[in-house]
Amino acid sequence: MNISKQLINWYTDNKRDLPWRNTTNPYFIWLSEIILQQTQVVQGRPYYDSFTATFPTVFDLANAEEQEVLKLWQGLGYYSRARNLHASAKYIVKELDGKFPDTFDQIIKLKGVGDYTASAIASICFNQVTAVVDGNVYRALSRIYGIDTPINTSKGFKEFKTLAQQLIDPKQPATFNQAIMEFGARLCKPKNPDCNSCPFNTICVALQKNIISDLPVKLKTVKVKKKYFNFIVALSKDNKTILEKRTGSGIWQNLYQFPLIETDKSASHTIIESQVKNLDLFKGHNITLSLYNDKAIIHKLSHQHLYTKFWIVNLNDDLESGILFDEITNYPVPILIGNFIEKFNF
DNA sequence: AACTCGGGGGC
DNA sequence: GCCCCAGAGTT
Repeated sequence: MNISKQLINWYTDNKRDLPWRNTTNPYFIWLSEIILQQTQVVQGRPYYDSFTATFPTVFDLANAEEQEVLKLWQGLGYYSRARNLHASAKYIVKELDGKFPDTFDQIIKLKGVGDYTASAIASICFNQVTAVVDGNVYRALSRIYGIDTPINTSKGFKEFKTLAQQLIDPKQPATFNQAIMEFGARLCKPKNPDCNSCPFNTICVALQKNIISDLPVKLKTVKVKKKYFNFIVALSKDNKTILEKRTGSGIWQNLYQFPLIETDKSASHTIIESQVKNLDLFKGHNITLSLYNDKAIIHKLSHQHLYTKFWIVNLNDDLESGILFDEITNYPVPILIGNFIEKFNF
């Protein structure tokens, strides 16, 4: 039996019952694929449920405000996915009359959709023979075939894409694609793969050579930068605080945060106090500054470690601008801010 | 080709 | 502490 058939057989016996596996509606499949980019099923699943419930059709998503979409995305990370999702929904409604594109070449034109996602949608929804290459595929194929080409190079991508395209069952591309991914996620795991029950344990090159833990090969990890964030939490007599929208490039684009003072090292009370008093926000107000968390919260992102302190600014009067405490949960915020808001309990 | 973009979980 | 996750966009 060939590898494709064996993968599909394994999948038939071992697949999880997941909500997006009970539909071929391209809108739902698209939602699931965007949500699952760089995201494990257990983390993404509740977001899939809330998005399909809140936006049952592409028209509902297109008609929403971006802030509402970001709020629903809050906590999932990689927020450009949510912004691109929303922009593409508008494009589908306005330019395509609400009809989802039905070929790989048209699907990949959507913002936020690359080779992987276009291949997944084209195969699952439209039966196109387009092989997916994701982290699971890299891992499974690199081990079974003993391929040590680095996966995060264009050469590596082409090599694995070509191999996957050769393996895919042209009669059931959707099942094959989901089978190889499920196989990578559940059996051929990064750590402690279940080789004992693997259907390929007699042919797996990596297993025979005892180099399972060396594959797949990935080139150099990026080094992590430290940043020092000081968030200024204003508290006014009329129960208001200040949130600002993050603009420009960088992390958390279009999400909200307390006014931020970034320093090049851990800042003292004196330093922050002098900078806070210079903020236009507090001109003409008497303020009292106090530190909320003496020990910095270390918020770890893939490429940054954020050493974070929250500073409380008590005002002895009202704020003309600012938002009411009761409205604070309407705003999409990074989980770092969200955790503070929850704990502070405005 | 290298860098940027989140947050959670396994070990 | 390091690596990975149903990757894509920008430089």
